[in-house]
Amino acid sequence: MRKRPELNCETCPGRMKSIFCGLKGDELNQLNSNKNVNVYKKGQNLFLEGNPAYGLFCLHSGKVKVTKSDSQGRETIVKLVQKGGVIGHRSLFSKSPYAASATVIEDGMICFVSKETVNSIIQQSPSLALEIIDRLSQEMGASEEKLASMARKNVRERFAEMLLILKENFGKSLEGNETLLNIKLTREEMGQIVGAAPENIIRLVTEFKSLGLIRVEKKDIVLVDVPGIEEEASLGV
Amino acid sequence: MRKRPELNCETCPGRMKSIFCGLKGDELNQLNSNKNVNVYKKGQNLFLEGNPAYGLFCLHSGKVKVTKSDSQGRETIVKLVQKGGVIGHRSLFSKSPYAASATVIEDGMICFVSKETVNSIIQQSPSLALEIIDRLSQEMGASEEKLASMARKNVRERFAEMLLILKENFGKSLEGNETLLNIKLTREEMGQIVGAAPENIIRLVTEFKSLGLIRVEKKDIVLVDVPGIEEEASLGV
DNA sequence: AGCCTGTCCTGATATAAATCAGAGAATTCC
DNA sequence: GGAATTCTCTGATTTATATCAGGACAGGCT
Repeated sequence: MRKRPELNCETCPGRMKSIFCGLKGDELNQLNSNKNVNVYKKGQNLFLEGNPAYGLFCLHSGKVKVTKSDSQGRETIVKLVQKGGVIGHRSLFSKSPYAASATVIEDGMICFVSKETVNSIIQQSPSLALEIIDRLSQEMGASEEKLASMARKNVRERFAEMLLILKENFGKSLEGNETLLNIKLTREEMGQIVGAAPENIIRLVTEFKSLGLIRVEKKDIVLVDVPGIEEEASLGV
Repeated sequence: MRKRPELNCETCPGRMKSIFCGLKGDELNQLNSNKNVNVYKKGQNLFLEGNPAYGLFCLHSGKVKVTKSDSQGRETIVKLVQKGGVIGHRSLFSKSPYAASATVIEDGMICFVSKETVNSIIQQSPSLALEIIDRLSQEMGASEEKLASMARKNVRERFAEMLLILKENFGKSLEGNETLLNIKLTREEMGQIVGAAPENIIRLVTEFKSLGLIRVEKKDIVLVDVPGIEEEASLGV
């Protein structure tokens, strides 16, 4: 039998970037002693669309995609989450069932915190409430931004924009102004992010390569000419 | 000179549906005495994209569209707000400049509440913070829902979906299971909601009419066959 | 009244993107 | 280590949607 993994919120590498960054003392202890750690493998689900929300998930490590699928089975990736990220808070706070599914795309340790624990900590820590409002507002802004892009940009522009957003969240600087996108996605998944068929994404990858905008190493994408990509995304002037 | 309009939050028809629904006593008085009422005419702006956020706007009456426009001048309507709705809270809470513009599309009285007043009330009323979290979470859910629709549905489905969302928010039941959409939008504005060219919307309106799904009376759209529209939107099974 | 201006509508054409079909790589699995 | 599966890529074709161009109608204004 596998040993139960041990993690301490106090030393969690992601916590300072999460909604729990402001916690200390008692509240932090309460979080720490009530969380539940689990090891997840690629392909496993944290929850499925329609499930009731009993709590939220905090990523200590690994990566997770959050997807919605419609009646025809068409899937869309709504967001990607990595260490320090929290999943399921939206449904928890709006007291509604999960409106999307969460699937692990890279192995990692993920903590579960029950609704009761979260509520109890919020009661004691008004600063947490404000922190949550702040985060939700930012997420809301990002979501509206994406919505607008979807509405008026074409696939090519959206693809370029996706590269830049992935850079913000998963970018790792290399030498020579290059940036490695530290997340492995299939062409199909990229298509589910920008709303396009995988064949289309493949052609765009090929084209961006030949334009010298990106490089592909094995499964990884490296951004070579960021200003050029920004131009493709029709940002700035 | 026009007489300054007077409004009382306590009797405001929209308040009970707004984020301020839980306020009473002192907090409500504070809101009431610190708000600023203004009459707005169609076409006026509450604020523009990029402006710093000094407070939030509450609609006593009238309707407002919130739009984003990109570097090429392409506009997108991010949301529509009516009485009881609040605008600008997102930017306020995330301490960032407005990411969109707000324009009046139907005359009304709109109150402005300064950042200081909002923060002061939140301090005294933890329930307001929780209410805000709840609302933001719901808005977030709606936004992700729209995002997913944009990503995988075609214009026809999105148009049908828009009709249903307008029904939720602006629908007025008529006799015989018909629903009047109590909001006047040009075909171009509808296009900016679903992400399509106005010509396309015109054709869809014509087609939906001839399919007996909707009726058009002057500038108003009346939903005749809601289940049929739901089918067009590819909802349910 | 008549003239604008803005909105609505129609048809023709161009183009972006989806879809279909199949062949080679690369992984995963046993 | 080979089989099976999943992923990547390419080309041909179809379809949805944008774009272009022009006309009809309505409401506001002088």
